[in-house]
Amino acid sequence: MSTDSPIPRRSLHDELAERLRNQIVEGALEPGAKISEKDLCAAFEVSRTPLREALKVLAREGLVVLTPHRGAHVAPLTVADLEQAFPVIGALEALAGELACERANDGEIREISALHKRMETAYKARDRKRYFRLNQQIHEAMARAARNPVLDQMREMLAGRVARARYYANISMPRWEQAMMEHEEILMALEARDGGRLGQVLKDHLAHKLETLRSVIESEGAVDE
Amino acid sequence: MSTDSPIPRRSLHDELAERLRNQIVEGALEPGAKISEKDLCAAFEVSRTPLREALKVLAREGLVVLTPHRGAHVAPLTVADLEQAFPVIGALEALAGELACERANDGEIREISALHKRMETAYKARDRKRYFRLNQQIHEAMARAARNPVLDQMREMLAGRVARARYYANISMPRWEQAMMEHEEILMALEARDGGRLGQVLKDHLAHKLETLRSVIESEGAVDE
DNA sequence: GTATTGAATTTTGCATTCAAAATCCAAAGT
DNA sequence: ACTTTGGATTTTGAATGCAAAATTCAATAC
Repeated sequence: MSTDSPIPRRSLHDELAERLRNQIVEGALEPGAKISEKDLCAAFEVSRTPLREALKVLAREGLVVLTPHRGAHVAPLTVADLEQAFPVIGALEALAGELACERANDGEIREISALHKRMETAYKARDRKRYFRLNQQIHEAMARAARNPVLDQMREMLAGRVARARYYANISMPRWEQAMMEHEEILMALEARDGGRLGQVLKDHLAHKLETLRSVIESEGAVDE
Repeated sequence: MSTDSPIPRRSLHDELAERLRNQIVEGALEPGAKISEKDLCAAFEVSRTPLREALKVLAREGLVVLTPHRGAHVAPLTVADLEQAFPVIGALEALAGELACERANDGEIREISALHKRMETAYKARDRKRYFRLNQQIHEAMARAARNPVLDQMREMLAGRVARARYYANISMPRWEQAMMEHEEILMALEARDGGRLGQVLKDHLAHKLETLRSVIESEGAVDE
């Protein structure tokens, strides 16, 4: 019997968690904002049960803070959070890079190279939004090439927590140029399948990303605390 | 006003999640086992609502698998899971070690050194249980000394997923001896505050742990798949 | 004897209900 | 005017209720 792809069935809480996650990561729900169960239930036209289930898992992901008897808030994004998360993301990305060097097939490397070229174009056009998207896609493609779903899962979780910060940080030109140069290095190390080097470059790249954010935040004070 | 320690108030789902997590990690609930909502509700004397909330967060942690309309099962622990998780844990522990070298105060290092000595005693007495406990405590103390709660959280999550495997793996003497030697190295690197070296040793240590598990599993077939 | 059907039973997903806690707000006191 | 107080209102946490889906199992067909 041809067992076609399993009919996709999702529970409400799962769907809700995904949508809320997106809204939080994309900044539609601001850090610190109160999450009203009543309002959200009305907005999504669901009852409180599945919504609350979704909130529990988002809390576990660190995107939401639950305070007993006082409801849910979008997790504030403090400088301390960023300082803690970035080194961890760096370590995970470095591992992803190392594994990708071992495991990526040539097609995947070509794909990443293509993304890189498109990102360079976006950089030259000063198209921040497009640059950002492609940047993210490159890191994702590399993580995929590492063929380690557990690694992926951890990376995504932290990346989501931190991605919200980018809306505050309009990267400065010199920083941007540096980031672009680092990406050149990343691509070269990957193409040479030099895992050790790629890992180190990625770690540094993430450390620099943190510095970029930190300087923007400190001058603009756009983040809590 | 003396605002004494905040009165601890916990929601049921939180308490339930913790207890279930312990039961799963400690193997009281076996990998793959069906989780009957009815039975658990009866056992904990709670209604289904908080229990289901707890199951959702455990699912996000990877300890439980939820299948729509078919209930919850303790997540099976496959060799593939271990192979994926261990390198990630290795990367996280390596980072923890590096940070600990920078940030640990002398007291913390002495504490770890003391744990190490006790572990050595347990090793010489061939007390596997005690050895394992102290081993875990050492890794935890080091993670604490790294002063990075985000890192901690990730580490704990993965460690929990994988800790269940130890009940299957009765480490062989030569492997055990090697592990003990590696721990000597770990302690030396930490005392010398040589972050780079400690990171590398920890990474290797975790890789060897995986090999140990893999060989046991392959000979005994104690894990699914 | 084995496989198949389908009705009874159980289990699951979600909505609703209810009690307890927190918040709001207007009246009283300083 | 500003703070305090206490009751009305809202919100939260958890139990219960209900419909839909899955499982079980005995009766039937092969």
